[in-house]
Amino acid sequence: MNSRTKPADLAPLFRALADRTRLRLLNLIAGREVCVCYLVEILRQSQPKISRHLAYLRKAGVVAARREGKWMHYRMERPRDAASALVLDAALESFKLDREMQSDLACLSRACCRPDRFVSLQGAPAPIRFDSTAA
Amino acid sequence: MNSRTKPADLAPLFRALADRTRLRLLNLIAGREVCVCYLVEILRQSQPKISRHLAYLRKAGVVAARREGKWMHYRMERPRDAASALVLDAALESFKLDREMQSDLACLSRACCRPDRFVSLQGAPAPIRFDSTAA
DNA sequence: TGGACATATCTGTCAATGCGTATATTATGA
DNA sequence: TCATAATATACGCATTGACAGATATGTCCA
Repeated sequence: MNSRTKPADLAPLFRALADRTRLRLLNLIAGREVCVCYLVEILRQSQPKISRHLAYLRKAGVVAARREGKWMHYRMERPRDAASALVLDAALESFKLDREMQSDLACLSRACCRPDRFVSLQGAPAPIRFDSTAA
Repeated sequence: MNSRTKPADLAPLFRALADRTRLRLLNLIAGREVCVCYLVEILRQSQPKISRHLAYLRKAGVVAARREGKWMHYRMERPRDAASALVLDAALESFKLDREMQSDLACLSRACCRPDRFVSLQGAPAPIRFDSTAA
């Protein structure tokens, strides 16, 4: 562990990750910046519910948001301390073997290629990849 | 990640780790098998509270218990899937920089050397180290 | 300025969790 | 079998978190 990082109580981070919906959101915004409307569309859950979980993740410092006109873009926020980063990495790693997580990503991929097929995504800004992660 | 392991939803594990008392218990039984009475003594919290948190960790598959007469010994249980193991490792790693966690370990160490100083530990079986971890 | 749209927050309800107290369980030993 | 010790569980209460539904906020555009 990087000795330059300040020690952190991991309990709050674990609380933030202790919900399946929040993990699915993290999976979707790992490696790219995604508009809320995409998250609502992919997870097929109510907009207030998605928004509340995003707010929870934001308060926990795991994600950050950027406004662009009417749209809000969410991206992952790398924790400042090494232990939290390791935990997050382990979570992301586990998603690769998780059928639902991969299905969510595939769905996001389809939505990006053919946004015209999703009524709710007309005119919405497409997710922006940060790296080579499939999206 | 080891491809032989079955994928697991990490949310239940995160819920198990989302409590400071449970993290402190994990810290104390990492690397050795500890009797409940020591945990009650070190954390200075009520016996039912400690027992309840241990039961929570047991149900989450993070610790296992062994009875020896009147005493119950708890030890860590390595998760079968790689992602959970990584998360747990990250948590244990973070404890090394955590003042309270180190203080708890030092306290356990003192209790082991001089159990006679702790009324509640008279006759109690001492923790058993699994490896070179200080105890 | 007044919609319309995207997103956030509030409200009330319900389930889960944490805690202290009391009690049950399991094992030991007389 | 009874008393005692170590630990676990049950109960009642307070807090937190999840949810749906309603409403507020912020932005764009006419």
